[in-house]
Amino acid sequence: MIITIDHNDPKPTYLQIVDSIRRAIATGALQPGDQLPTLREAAVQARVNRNTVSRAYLELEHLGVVRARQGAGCFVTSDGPALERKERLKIIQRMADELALEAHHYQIDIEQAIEMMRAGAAKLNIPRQSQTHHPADKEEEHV
Amino acid sequence: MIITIDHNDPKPTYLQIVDSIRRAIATGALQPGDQLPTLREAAVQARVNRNTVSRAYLELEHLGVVRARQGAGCFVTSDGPALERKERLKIIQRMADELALEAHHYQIDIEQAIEMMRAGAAKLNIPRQSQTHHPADKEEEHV
DNA sequence: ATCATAGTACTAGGTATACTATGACAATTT
DNA sequence: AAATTGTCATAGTATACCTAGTACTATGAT
Repeated sequence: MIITIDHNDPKPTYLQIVDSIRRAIATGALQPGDQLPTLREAAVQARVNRNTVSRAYLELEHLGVVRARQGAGCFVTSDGPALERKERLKIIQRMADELALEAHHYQIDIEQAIEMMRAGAAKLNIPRQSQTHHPADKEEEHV
Repeated sequence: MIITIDHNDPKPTYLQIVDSIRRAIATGALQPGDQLPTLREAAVQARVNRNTVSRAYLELEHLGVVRARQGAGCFVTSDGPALERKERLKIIQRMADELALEAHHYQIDIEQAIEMMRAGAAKLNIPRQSQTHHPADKEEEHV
């Protein structure tokens, strides 16, 4: 169950799928070379349209974290992001600024916000507790 | 020139206006009791439609940082946010998680991202001298 | 009381995004 | 060859954003 959708979250469905996959990669649940769920599989599992998953995978491909091969499937790539470090830093700085502003506005101490960020990072760094491979995947037949 | 719009920024115009005002308040350029630019003034100055400014001011009112009085104008309120601390923490945690994930993905060290956040906070607290006293707060002596 | 100024309310139209729903197609695997 | 994969195209619905304009109501100074 890699992909989870929260219909209350205002964030677009396809971006939630993107985040799901990226989290799975960050935590090691998905490793370089692994195949993602197929479009149709994922669509059924997440109860969304094929195209929505397709949109998400396309986004992931643009991010450079997966590679889709027609007829074969969609696979996690090994190499990192393609952007210049300077560009990446700019993106992070922007997010950091916004977080600082928001924290200030909500009267949350900056150090506390930093602690929360450390916690957020810690959630990602439980790399691959085990390679639990479930053979019981074939619960659906095609319609 | 309190309000600045970046037409290249994908963020909605009205939210950019909201951020502009909130930054002005955070830095002290706008103080409690101060009047905001009128709808028509701001619309001309920012070269947007009145309704867009109105939308922004409405948002700010919902946030509780300004109070609009018909016929008189829109004024900065003194009191802080209306949300429960627990709710505010949840929002910040969500943003912190996302920032952590993004930093991880872009291979930016978490400590460096934290430094950027401190920098973001510093930008808010620099350009002002005291005179601002909030009622009922305690831990507010960060230099 | 009047009048200019402030915000408010409403309708309408254009553009863009998000998502669903199909159907057809192309490349790969078996 | 057949099945499975991603890809593409089109159409339709819904929603958000922004502009434009018109009319209204409350405020405060004269």
